[in-house]
Formats: sequence, structure tokens, C-alpha cells
Amino acid sequence: MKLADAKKQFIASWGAFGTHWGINRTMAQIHALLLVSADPLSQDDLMLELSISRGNANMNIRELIDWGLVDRVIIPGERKEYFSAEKDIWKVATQIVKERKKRELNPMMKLLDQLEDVDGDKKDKHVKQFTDTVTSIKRFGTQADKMLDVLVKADENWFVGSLMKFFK
Amino acid sequence: MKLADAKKQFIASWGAFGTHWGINRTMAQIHALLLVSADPLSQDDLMLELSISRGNANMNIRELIDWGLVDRVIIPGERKEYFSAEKDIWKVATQIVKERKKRELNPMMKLLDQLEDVDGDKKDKHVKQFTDTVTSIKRFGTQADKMLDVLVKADENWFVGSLMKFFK
DNA sequence: CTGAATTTTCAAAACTTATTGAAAGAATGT
DNA sequence: ACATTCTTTCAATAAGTTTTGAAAATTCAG
Repeated sequence: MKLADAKKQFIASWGAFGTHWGINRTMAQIHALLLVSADPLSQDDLMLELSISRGNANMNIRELIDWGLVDRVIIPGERKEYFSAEKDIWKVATQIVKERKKRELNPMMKLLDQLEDVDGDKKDKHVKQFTDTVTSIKRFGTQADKMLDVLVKADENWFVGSLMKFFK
Repeated sequence: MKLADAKKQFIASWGAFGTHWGINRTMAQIHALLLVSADPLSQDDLMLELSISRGNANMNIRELIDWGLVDRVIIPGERKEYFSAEKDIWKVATQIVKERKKRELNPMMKLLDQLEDVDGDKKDKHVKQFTDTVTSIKRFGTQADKMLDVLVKADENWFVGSLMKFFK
């Protein structure tokens, strides 16, 4: 397969993939293109290669920077801003985990705390089912939270090395 | 807080949460309601409590069954079908992991296999960056795949017990 | 069988989210 | 301070997704 075609396929698939992972299609496509580009690209490069508008490019680049997946790069002597993606996939993954934990898991945990004590007879089976469910989700969430924290802080070699003893 | 209000909040939040996890809002709301209900509910119960149409209820219930998160329950002497959700959150989580692995990770891995060998000079930095990226995503994906397999097959106590030695 | 109860389907409508592009705002070199 | 280049904003629009509801299909008891 030719490089240009392979790139196109990769970008299209990474884009579709991204929509399942809390990142929108265009954002994921920009990310994909930067991942496979040897050099940093400018906003105009991205607009051209992906056929997207200036506003769209701008918004999604900024969101990628917000997620910590893309960096602004200054090229001396150039007026334009350039962008490059973190290429270490382990870092990409932990960064995504970190962000989603902050954006999704933490708020949910906070809500569950509030829902844990409802009024009414703890013996009533409806009350009981509700609090049991909330409590068990909370327990699960707390554990997931801890695990993900360690994951995010761990460096790849330590982590994978340790786990592979279990996961053979 | 009153039970009815707490339920409403829980359903609304679980619905919003679900959209980030590959499940649509209504599907997640139905799931939430079943999770906190002591007894199985009929399609009409769900329509009434969540104010959704028959078609919507039907489609989403079937999709939840498809995901393995909800079961049909036959109540003797009743003509209607009833539905109940798996209440063990660990099982819910592993079920979701299993499905998403099948729906997302596996197809992506298959694609990457194809993209790994592009034509052209391996010394060309553009070709090199592309294949390096694809290869490293593949390596990462393969490892994630293995880990998730073990996770899905593990029973909760074994898994959490073992890992908590690391993750304290 | 027949007919009532229940479930499923699907085209149209409503809603949600993403994208455009032109205009306003900053930054930079002279 | 001005002109130029580049970046950001945002209201309008387009695209995509979900929901509805009525009609068709299925199930089941008598």
C-alpha cells in the first residue's frame, strides 16, 4: 500500500475510533495526522490535508492541547504556530485516562456520595435496592479510581513488567 | 433526599455518563432504572417512568440485552415480558469491557496489521514515522488486549486482591 | 382458527452536535 | 503607528443521531 493511502486510512479509522473514546471525529483526525507526521504541522497544513475549515481546525487543535495530547511548537524564523503530537503511545493513553478520570469519574463519585443517604426505612426493599446499588457502584468506582491513579503515575516499564507476571 | 428524587438524579446522571461510554442516553437511563429497581420491570413500566415512546424503549432494551447487561425475565402467569439488570457492578464492568474490546479494539488491531507494511524506502523519514507510529500503537494495543482478556476472565476477588498489593 | 395482547419495525420529525466562514482581535516586523 | 499575517470567536447552517408513533408482525389463549 502506498504511504498516502495508508495515511488516509489511518486518519479515517483513528477518527472513527476517537468518537468512542470521548474525542470527536475531527479532533481525532487531527491527532492521527500529527501522530504520523515526522515534522510539526501548521494550522493551514491541517486544514489542507483534512479539508476542514479554519474555525474547525482552530477549535479542535486547542481542545487537543487542552487534553495534553498536542503541543504548540515554535519554529524559529516562522510567524505561524506549528503543532506536534506526543508520539509515545503509553503517554497518550495515560494522558487520556487522566483527563477522563477528571472529567467523568470524579464528578460521578461526588454525585454518588450525595445519593447514598436517602430518607426512609432501610428495610423497605425499594430503598434497600437503591442504596445497595449506589454503594456498590461507589465501591467499584473508588477502586477503579485508585487503580487508574497508579496507572497514570507508573512508568510503562515498571507497570507492564509487574503486570505481565500475572497476565501471561 | 427522597427516594423518588434520588432515583431521578441517578437516572439522569447515569444517562449522561453512559454517553461517554459507548452507550446512548436512553439506553443508559433504562439500565439505571433497572439497576435500582428491586423487581423486574415491563416495557410499559419503563416507558411510563422514563417518559419515552414504545419504539424507543423497545430498541434500547434490545440493545441492552445485546450488550449482555439486561435479561428478559418471564413472570409466570403474565403475558408481558419483564426485564432486569445484572446488579453485580464488577460483572457489568467486565461485560462492557468485553463488548467494547470486540467492537472497537479488535477491528482497529486488524486494520493496523494491514497498514504496517507500506511501500517505499524505510529510510525516508515520512515512511519511517508512519510505520513507527503504527507499530507502536499495535504493540500497545496487543498488550491492552491481553490485559483486558485477563481482567474479563478474572473473578473480582482474585483480581482486586492481587492488584491491591501494587495499588495501595 | 380468531382476535386481543404484545412486540417489532421504520419513515418522518425532533433534537443534538459539529462545521463553516466571515468578521473581530492579537501579535509582529518595519 | 501601521500594515500584514496569523489566531480566535460565534451565529448561521449542515450533518448526524435519537425519538416518535402508527402500522405490521408475532404470540398466545380460548
